Amino acid sequence: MKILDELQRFEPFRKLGEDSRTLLGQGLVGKQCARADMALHKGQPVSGAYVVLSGRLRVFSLSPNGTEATLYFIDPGETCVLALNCLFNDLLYPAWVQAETASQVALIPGAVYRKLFERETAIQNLTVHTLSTLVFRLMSELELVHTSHHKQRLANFILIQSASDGVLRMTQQQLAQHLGTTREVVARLLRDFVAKGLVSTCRGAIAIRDLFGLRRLVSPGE
Amino acid sequence: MKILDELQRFEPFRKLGEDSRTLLGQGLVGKQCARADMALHKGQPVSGAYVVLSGRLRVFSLSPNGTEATLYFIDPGETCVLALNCLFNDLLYPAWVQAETASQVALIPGAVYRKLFERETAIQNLTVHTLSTLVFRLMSELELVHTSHHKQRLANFILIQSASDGVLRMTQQQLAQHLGTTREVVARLLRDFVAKGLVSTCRGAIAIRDLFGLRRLVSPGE
DNA sequence: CGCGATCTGTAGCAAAAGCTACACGCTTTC
DNA sequence: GAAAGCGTGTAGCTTTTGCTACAGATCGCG
Repeated sequence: MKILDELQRFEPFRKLGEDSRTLLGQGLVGKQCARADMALHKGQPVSGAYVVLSGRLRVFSLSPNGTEATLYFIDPGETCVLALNCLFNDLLYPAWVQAETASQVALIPGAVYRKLFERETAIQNLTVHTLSTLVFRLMSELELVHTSHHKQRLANFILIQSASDGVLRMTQQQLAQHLGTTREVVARLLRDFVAKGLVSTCRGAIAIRDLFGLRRLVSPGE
Repeated sequence: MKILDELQRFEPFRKLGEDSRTLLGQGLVGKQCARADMALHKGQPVSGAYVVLSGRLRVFSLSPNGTEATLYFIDPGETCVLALNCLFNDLLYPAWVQAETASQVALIPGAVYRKLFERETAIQNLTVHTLSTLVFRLMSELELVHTSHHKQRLANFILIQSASDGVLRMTQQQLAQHLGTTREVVARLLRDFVAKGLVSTCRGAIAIRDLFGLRRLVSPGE
């Protein structure tokens, strides 16, 4: 029951009808993921819809030689749409999912979710909205990947992912994984950035020194 | 009215209720695209849902230096989901769309589509299914892009896009555009393929000579 | 304090990809 | 049948990226 309460902190699950709520309450399963736990493996059949309650999941692909690359993140209140996708089309999960930080996840069994989708406008909207958002993120990522060099992608990543104090707390190894490249490349690029006074680096973190300089790197035209 | 008939060749639009049909009939607009016509520009506000009746649309991104890269194709009976996406979230269109061959497209105005979505289960399913499919395609593409070299991507593209007779009728320039690279790179790779007896080339076309050899290139493990 | 583990900084070499330039052949067009 | 346009084949050079290797810095822990 506690998990149902957690889930109802989020908008779409508050508007459900009484019987839908009961249905949801019966099937719902909670799942705790420690940092770096693998939540879903590639090729695994998907058993339901995943809603992140707290923490953060990372969806990534893995190439034969071992390089990872982040496709996108799932933050609290968001649903793992890839799972949704597989759910509606009976596909195997096409990527890997790992907990970035310790996370709590609610698992709605496939059959239950499908029923909810048929009945509840809120769930239909949630589904469409989640899918749309993912499409948009994937498009942007795909565009970034082939219109820009690692230099630009790195600058962009630092700008987008850094905390509000302008500091990105992440090791170079992790950075490399997100960008789908190697630590050496990241170190090389960061050396340039430091030389130009754009950022400063220390163990486990990167601090932005020249915000606008970085932005110019990302979009040279403006 | 003729366009409505065309549209109803496709499953989801046959199951509509009487009033939905009327609503659809009133707003529907037909659009002819000649080969190489630009159907949608990047940044353009989206005025409705696009359903391809005949021909083929190509969705691609364009980088500052002029290189194109195909994101995915839209074949007859399919809907341009990106447009859907923008429609539901009030976004500007994030890519370019061009007619690969002469195409006929039905344009369902945004307001009409939203109403249909609220009422008709068939349209809800269509929407979710279309979005799901796109997500899947984008994921695959994204995975391909950063797990494989141009050599593998080219081999893959030839395998997937060639006609049933094993011939891909496309210039090297076009190939390069789809892969997001330059003609010279494509020519260089094809030279290797020809040397290994995998394909043969002639003006405007590439013929597969060794199907399994090509497949081994794409997925070396199997 | 010492030790192992982790993270960063650098260097050098090899492979991949991009860019420029040009020769040649086939089509279309005037 | 000459000229222009398009498509292919090739070469050489530069930049970017990937891989291997190693040195030094920092951290946590017993």
